Order: sequence, then C-alpha cells, then structure tokens
Amino acid sequence: MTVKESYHHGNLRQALIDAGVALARAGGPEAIGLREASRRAGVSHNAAYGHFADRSSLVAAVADRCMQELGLLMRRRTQGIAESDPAAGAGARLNALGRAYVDFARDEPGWFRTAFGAPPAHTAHDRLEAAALPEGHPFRQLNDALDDLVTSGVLPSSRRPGAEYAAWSAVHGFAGLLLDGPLHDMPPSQADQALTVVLDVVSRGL
Amino acid sequence: MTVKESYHHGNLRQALIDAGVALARAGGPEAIGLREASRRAGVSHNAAYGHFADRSSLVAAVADRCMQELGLLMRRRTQGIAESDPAAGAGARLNALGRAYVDFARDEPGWFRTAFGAPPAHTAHDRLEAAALPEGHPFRQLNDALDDLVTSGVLPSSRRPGAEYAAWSAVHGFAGLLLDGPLHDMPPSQADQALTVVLDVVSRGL
DNA sequence: GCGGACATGTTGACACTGGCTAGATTGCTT
DNA sequence: AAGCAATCTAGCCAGTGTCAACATGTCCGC
Repeated sequence: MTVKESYHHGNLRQALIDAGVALARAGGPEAIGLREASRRAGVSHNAAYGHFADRSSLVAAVADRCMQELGLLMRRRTQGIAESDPAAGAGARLNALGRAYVDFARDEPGWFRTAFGAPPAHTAHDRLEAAALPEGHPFRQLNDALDDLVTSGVLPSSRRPGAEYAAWSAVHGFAGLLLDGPLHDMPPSQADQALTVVLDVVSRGL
Repeated sequence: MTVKESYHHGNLRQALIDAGVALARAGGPEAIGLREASRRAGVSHNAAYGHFADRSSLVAAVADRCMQELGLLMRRRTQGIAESDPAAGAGARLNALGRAYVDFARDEPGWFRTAFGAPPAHTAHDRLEAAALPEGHPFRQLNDALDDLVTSGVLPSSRRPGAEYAAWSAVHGFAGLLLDGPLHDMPPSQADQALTVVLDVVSRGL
C-alpha cells in the first residue's frame, strides 16, 4: 500500500533515478534529461523539479548509482579469489580489480562515462579519505587490496603511499582511451593484450 | 587583401573553428555551439552549415586543434632536454612528456576534455599506427620517447611492445581523475606528489 | 569587357527538443 | 475544513537542424 500508482506516487525520486540510469546506460550522461526521465516515470515533465533542483542534480544521483554498479562488479570479480598463498591471493585480487574496472567500462560505457563524467555528489569533496567512502566504493576496494599487498609482504610499506593513485590512474586511463579516446576501435583481443601489459607494468612498478 | 571583411569573408571555416576553440577552452566540448560560433564569427547561424554538416563535425575539427595544442606543449617541454648521458636524457624526456600531459589537462581543462571527449576525426580509425600519425601528435611523441629508451639501452626491447599503452594510460588516467573524477579538488601540491608517484611507478614498471 | 554560372552568405521562418518558471490543482493528513 | 506537499497545465527561452528565396562576389567563356 505504501507505493501506490495514485496521484502522489510516493517514490517519484527513485523512479526518476531509475529512468535516468536506463538513459545513462544507453547514451551516457548527456542522454539523461529531466523531461525524458519524467516521461518514463509516467509523470509530467515538471514534477521532477520537486525532487531535483535541476538536471545536474539528477545526473549526480544517477552517477552515484553508476559508481555503485562498478563497485558491485569489482566485488563480484574478487570475492571468489582465495589462493593458498596470501601474497599470490592479494596480487590476483588487485589484478582482478583492474580487469573488472576496464570490463565495466567496455560492457557499460554509458554507466562508466556517467560515473566519472561529472564532479561526484557526495564523495571526495575535501580529500577523498578512503575510510570515509561508502562500503564497497571502488576506490575503497582498491585501497583494501593494496593494504593486503602490504600485509602479505609483497609491497614494502614505504611504497604504499600514493600507490592507489598509480594503480587507479592506469586502469582509468586505459578505460578512457578505449572508450572515448584514440584507442576507440581497438579490437577486443588486442585490447586484452594491451591491458595485460598495463597491469603488468603496474604490479612490477608498485 | 586576401582575407577581406567583405561579404564572403573567405575563410569562414577557420573562423568558426577559432571561435569553437575559444568556446571549448572556456567550457569544454558541450560549450561548442554552431549558433554561438557563428555569432562570434560575425555571421548568420545558417552560414555554418555550408562548412560543417552538423555540430559534431565542428566539434571534431575543434578537437583536432586541441590535440595539436597538447602536442605543442609536449614538444616545448621536451625540446630543451639533452643530458650528457643519453639514457638519462631519454628517461627525463619521457618524464617531461608525462608532466606536460597532466599540466595541459590542469591548465586547459576545456581543451583537454574536448581533445578526448569525442571519437577523433582523422586519427586512429583502423589501428593507431604511430607512423601514420601527423608529425607532433602526442601519441607519436610518446612512441618516439619510448624508442629512445630502447636505443639508449634503458628499456629492453622485449618490454617495448605495449609500453606505449601503459605509459599513456597512466598519465591519461591521472589527468582524467583530476579533472572530472574523484580527485577533482585535490590541492595542486598534493597532485604534484601523486603524479610523481605515478610517473615513478611507470618508469620502474616498464 | 560582358554575361551568365556558381559558391558563399543572408534573412526569415519552422518543427522539434530540452531546461526552467509560475500559478493553479489535487489529494492526503490533521 | 485547513494546510501542505506533490503534481499538473501552460508558457518562456535557447539550441539544433532544415527549408526557401534572395543578395553578392568570383570566375570563365565568349
């Protein structure tokens, strides 16, 4: 009874975000429109303004959901990994995170672009403290993986500071070049090879 | 006399691109509009369609110029470097290229976003053959620097294949995270430190 | 030199879309 | 019955893309 299809339909905000997520999936952040989202929510184009100050607020909310989606994929790809050797496990997990990141960008380019297309809403306005990020946030998973590398003795702790930026930059950059950049139409098999090199360089360099 | 302020002003196409470049500088690719560019070129909004099929064609032309601009900065930053030791020189040059790349993104975010915001016009549609790129193209400069690393004996040639993707991804990703991503408001001094780590990881890992 | 192609740009209008605002209206709650 | 929040109807403004008719400059053949 809570969610009625009545005049006040009770959770328009969520419905708008859902519609926005679908739009973003198909066409990236530019495809998110208040009018179109309202249309899909079965509501007049103006009702949206009761829940979002303007278009960019909706986009920000959708971007958050896209970031969560990325975090979910990364979680799914790493939770099965548990080698006998803890060091090998930590390394494999970092690797899997990187591949998940790039796969997400390739499989859901619209979401990926949306997640990183606009200054994020609630994350990272002062500093990007890993501990302050919501559970499951991609950046937090990365930091955890790097910490595991340190505790398992693979990564000397003197090298730990800043390592998150190096690892993140590498996969983020590769994804970006693949999606919107000059690597746009690199065939998948070749892209896999190139990604392997990228990940190798990072693990060797950390 | 060639370029008159007359009725046919002779190089409207260039004028439109120039206006587009200015718009992109201030507001990124979304800020490039046919109407506004025409207005700035002192021309009716309809004349533009004689030179560009649609908005995205103009954006593509502007993006090319932005890419050239990046190439120019990279050139400027490396041409002074000539250490006594050729190996040290090659390393320093690669490093300078990376810093130039990120500095460009920070100093000219609109141009940077434009350069990489849309599938490029003339470059890289089949494969991105380094040799086929125009003189001074950023990717070509990167490849040359890596080749120098090989000839000067720093980089074993077995590691050369794919190295360009690793190096490019790292700086491109860092720039992206800094501009549009979660590192959006990292203070410059901290960003410099982080970039140093990124570049170190790459040189060590190559 | 003259006269007509032809390219280039102009004026003005139109359909469509999207963002945003104002003022009424509906229906739940108290 | 009153108040309030959510939604609606209507409208303004700006941008893209398109069309048609017209003006102006250049160039080529005669």
